[in-house]
Amino acid sequence: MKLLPYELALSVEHAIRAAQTAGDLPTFDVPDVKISAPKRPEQADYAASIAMQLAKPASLPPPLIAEHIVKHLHPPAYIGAVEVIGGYINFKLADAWLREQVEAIIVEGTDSAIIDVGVGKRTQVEFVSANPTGPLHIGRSRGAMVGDAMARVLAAAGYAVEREYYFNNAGQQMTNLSISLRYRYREALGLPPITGDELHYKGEYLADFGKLMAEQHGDALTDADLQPFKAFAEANMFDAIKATLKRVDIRHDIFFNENSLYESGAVWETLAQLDERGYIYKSTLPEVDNTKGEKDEDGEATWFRSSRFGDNKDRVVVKATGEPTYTLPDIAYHINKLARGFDVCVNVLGADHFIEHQVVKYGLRALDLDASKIHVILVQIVHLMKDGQRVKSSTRAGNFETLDDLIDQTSADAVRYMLLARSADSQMDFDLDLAVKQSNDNPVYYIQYAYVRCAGIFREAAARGVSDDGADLSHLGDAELKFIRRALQLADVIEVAARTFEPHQVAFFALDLANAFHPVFDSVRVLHSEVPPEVAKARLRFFRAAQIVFKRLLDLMGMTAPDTM
RNA sequence: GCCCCCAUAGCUCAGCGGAUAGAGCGUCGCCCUCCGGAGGCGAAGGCGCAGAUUCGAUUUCUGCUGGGGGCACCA
Repeated sequence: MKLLPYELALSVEHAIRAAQTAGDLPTFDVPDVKISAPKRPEQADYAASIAMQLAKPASLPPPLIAEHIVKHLHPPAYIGAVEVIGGYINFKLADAWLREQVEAIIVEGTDSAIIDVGVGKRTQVEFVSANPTGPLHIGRSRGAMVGDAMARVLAAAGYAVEREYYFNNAGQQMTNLSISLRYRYREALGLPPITGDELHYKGEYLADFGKLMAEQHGDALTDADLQPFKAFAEANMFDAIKATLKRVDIRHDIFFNENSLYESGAVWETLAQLDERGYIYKSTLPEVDNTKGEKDEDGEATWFRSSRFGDNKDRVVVKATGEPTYTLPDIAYHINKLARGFDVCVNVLGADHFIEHQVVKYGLRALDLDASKIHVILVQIVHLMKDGQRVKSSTRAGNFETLDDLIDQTSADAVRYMLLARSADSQMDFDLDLAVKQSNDNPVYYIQYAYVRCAGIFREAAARGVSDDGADLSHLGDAELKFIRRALQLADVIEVAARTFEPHQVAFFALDLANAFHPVFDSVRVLHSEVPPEVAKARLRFFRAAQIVFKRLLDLMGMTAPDTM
């Protein structure tokens, strides 16, 4: 598909310069021309409001400027009509060209990238990145859907995309998880907990793991060794997370373990480099601290002078115990990402990680690395509502709704759409009861239904021996062409979604297009007795193109395209 | 106190400086002689407040009000 507005903008800019050369317009710096798509297609398919912007520099009334521009305009071949209305220059797509696009959509199919703005560029999308301490809950799920859709959008824009999952399996949280599992294991055997063991993680899943271990190992693991419990918890938790992700068709290319940054020495190398540039010092308290938080003196820690980059306090990178905080390996990780040569690294994070990501960027800047290549999609928090109350979702307390539960109660497609169809930076209340109740009213079914209806026609057409081979598309009418106009905006939507890192744009476009489709389907009959065979052929061809567009949209959102509902 | 996000229809949300601000759900009318009823047609209903920039502001900026989140030697 082509990015029509860009070509149009260039031709308008060209026309303005030509008008200046010809003396029709005075000389001034030509600004970038913006092409918009008016909401009312009867007005125009595309419009330029540049004449109004130029009223001042040109010292002429906008309609006159518009006329002068049009006089020198050589629009691209797909433009059928150019019209000046008020200060607007309106463009209509040519019907003949639109008919060709029906065939073009079918030829392109659903396999290739839709546009080519990212061809030759590599991107990485890091998302989910949950440590294996529990099942995925709803809060994480939003980032999972956004990240996955972002990856799909970038791929559709022509980028080579790698999906990465960053995790650690070290540290206190995994120890606590292992202890909790040992607790559950002994519980399953009817044994009292080892002195000092507590149930840090209270979720039911660990009780299941404990029972499983009791079945597999009997009482062979009753000595104090924690290692088998850690290994079991990690392996099974990761399997569970991957299985959950698979249900919504999410996969990652690379699972990056924080631990590898220790093994390679990257963590301490990072510290040394920061130190070399004078960004590191040892102290019991930060040198710069503009916050009002409580101050602890836990002995001499190692600090990063993040305040030099505008942070309101310096940050600890190595604790007094000698153990690095999360920040240091995180900086090392991003150095690693940049070293892998991606043109863009997209990082899908929960809003509560905002500060952390800022500090990482300060770290990269301290080392003169290009932090601008890292783009963060900050996904705002999801508040879970149950019985009209906000539920604090906590992995430790075990009182959370898992993504699996949600899928069980609704469907993978419905969950996908619910979490995807809003911009990442708006907070959302997720009313579980309402979600379950309304899952049948989920717009996703309205979108899928457009695809299903096309499939229905082809089934029926095949049964009646009607095919779309050799269709003469001149039989297509205004209703079909109107839909094609709208469908072709998919290219623009992908471009915007990729450029602004906003995959939700696709979700809304899909709904809009379904809205445009159903009335057409209602009025454009194919296999009706009064429809002449050659018209039926052409219309069938049209619906084939429409079906492909819906398939692409559903693919972009990671949703299924069923043949029946 | 500082930082971030948000404020648009009864509800949930779109709206990359432009023409008459859209959709879903809900409400109220109407429509199954058909490939399709998880459908179609129609109605009611809205930009928190005050400034600034601009030919033009729901959109950019500032202040205010209101809501949410974050300010660990946790990850």
